[in-house]
Amino acid sequence: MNLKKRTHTCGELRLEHNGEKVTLMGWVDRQRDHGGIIFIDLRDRYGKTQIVFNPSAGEVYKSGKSLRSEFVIAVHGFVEKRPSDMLNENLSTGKIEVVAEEIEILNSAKTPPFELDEDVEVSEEIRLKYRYIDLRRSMMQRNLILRHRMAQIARQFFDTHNFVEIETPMLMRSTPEGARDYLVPSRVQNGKFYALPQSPQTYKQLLMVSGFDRYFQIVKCFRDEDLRADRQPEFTQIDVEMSFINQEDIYSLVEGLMIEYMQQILGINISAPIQRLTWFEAMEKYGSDKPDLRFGLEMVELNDLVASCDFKVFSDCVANKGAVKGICVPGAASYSRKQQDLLIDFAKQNGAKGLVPIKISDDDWQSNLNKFFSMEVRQDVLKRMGAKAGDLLLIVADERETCNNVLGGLRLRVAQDESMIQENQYALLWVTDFPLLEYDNEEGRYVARHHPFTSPKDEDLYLIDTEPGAVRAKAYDLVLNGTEIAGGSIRIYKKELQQKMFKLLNISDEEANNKFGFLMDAFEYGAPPHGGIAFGFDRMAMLFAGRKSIRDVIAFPKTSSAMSLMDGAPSGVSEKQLKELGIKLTV
RNA sequence: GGGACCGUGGUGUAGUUGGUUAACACGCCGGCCUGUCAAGCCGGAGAUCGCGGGUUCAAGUCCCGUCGGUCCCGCCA
Repeated sequence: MNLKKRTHTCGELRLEHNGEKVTLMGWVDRQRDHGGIIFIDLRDRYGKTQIVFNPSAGEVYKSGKSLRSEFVIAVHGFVEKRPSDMLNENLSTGKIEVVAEEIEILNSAKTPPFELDEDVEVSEEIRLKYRYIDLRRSMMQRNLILRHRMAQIARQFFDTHNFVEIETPMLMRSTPEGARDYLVPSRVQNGKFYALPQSPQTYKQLLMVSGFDRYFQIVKCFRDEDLRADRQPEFTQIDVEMSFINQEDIYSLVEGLMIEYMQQILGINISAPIQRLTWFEAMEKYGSDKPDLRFGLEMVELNDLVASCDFKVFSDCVANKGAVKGICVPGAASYSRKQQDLLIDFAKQNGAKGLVPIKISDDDWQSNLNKFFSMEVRQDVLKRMGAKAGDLLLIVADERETCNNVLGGLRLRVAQDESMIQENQYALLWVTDFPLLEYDNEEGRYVARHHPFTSPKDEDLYLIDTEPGAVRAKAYDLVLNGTEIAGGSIRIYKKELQQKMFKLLNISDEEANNKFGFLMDAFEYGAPPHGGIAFGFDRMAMLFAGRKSIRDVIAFPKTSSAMSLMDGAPSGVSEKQLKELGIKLTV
């Protein structure tokens, strides 16, 4: 039989098509053989349509009987209104069915290694090995289509705002600083290597020098670092750069895009401006540079109240310039000894010397520590922490940084334990004024917290020689539900400052010249002030899709040991290939 | 580099203090069945328990190593 042309998709037919002759093509999703009548759910990416095979239909009935899961077939037949008590409300095509008159089996299929049912759980290992089958499942189809829509929304948004999408090289030079590069050996230049871009950072700055004052790109980036649920060796950014702007211009542009996303993807109306916290505030209040604001549990400092109390752990800590801070967990005074011990262990594992839990009864602490604190102090603490009867205070006294980190971790943990995070709740915020530098103990030098092209804040410039660690940067992150989804900065655009920055990072003139000479040169030919931001596209898609791993929004991801279980990458290569590249293996 | 959890028919799991035929659900195959839509009923096949070693009279179970998966710390400008 001649293959007829597909006339409709499996998600398309409605009552209005009643009586029409149609040809559908797709995969056999399920077969219900009643001995007499046979039903087939035919599936494609648009939906499912029920196909009916009547025993009276002769040849086609026999064919229908021989169908198995995942066979690819073409069905020719007519659309028929279903009997009124046989409708399927769960199916968009559930008011009709297609009565088969002819079918062609386009391809048979082995029984798939796992069921495609949404509610049948399959290990990720098996899913990844047979990813092409896994991608047939509705969850993955939904996620990839969502991702596609997000890409289209971004393209339209940036195009509307006069941005130009420009592709930058995938083969670039390896640069110091930042993540480990993926290297690509050169055959033509034996012994030399390209690097895959960690981000198109330098290229987009050069495009600013070229006068493309609004650039964006949806682009793959590569970082050879260890993986996480939200980190893959290759991932996608929406990369953005603008000239003649300041932070505020970036904020309002990004807020415009986020409003589009929230509306079009989630159906939620948000309004600008998005809440802001400085990095310092975020660390002090939430113990994180990417705080999850879907719940409270804010950290409260108690230094002044406990400075002169009799509890040495607290008073000594204050005397030694540490921090005594706590969070108040509503209703958690009912925690058992064991539950409290688990929290104490958690705090210790995160580097704290200890954790003091204090239960609150009607009007006072319910703690054997009461004797160390005056009634007045106990009442002041209650008041400051907003504690009431039945609450549990978790107090940490330690070096300020440790204290913040530990309480920040506890905050997240308690929120999970207590189910304080509602699904379908979205909390966006800007974290601004990051420190410019960070001291790296291993390397014994300052390293750029964002990247070496980030501009210091003007008002902190005077500190750059005397107290570089205190200099704040014109750098900002966008945080959604405790996940960093974008980060950027206003860049340095003057050669002198850039040189100074390299010097601070202990990068010699020679190395700076060698590795970044092209950028420094460019700055001498009329570089405009500029800045930008890059979105973690996979992470955003993950959050919007309600998933816990970016693997669920990536068609062909790697495992946590950076392998592709489907095609077996990475793999060995032939001697011939190595020889051409001038490479000798030592492993 | 470090830590935690996991690996048992095709898939997901159970398997007690080590003990004789490794259980269940789904799927698969066959039979019955003309209105199901996660169809139903009956029957059947299918597992050297990731791999290697050790302890033991005896190992899916305990120990060591290894491979693979997941999560976390370090790392990720």
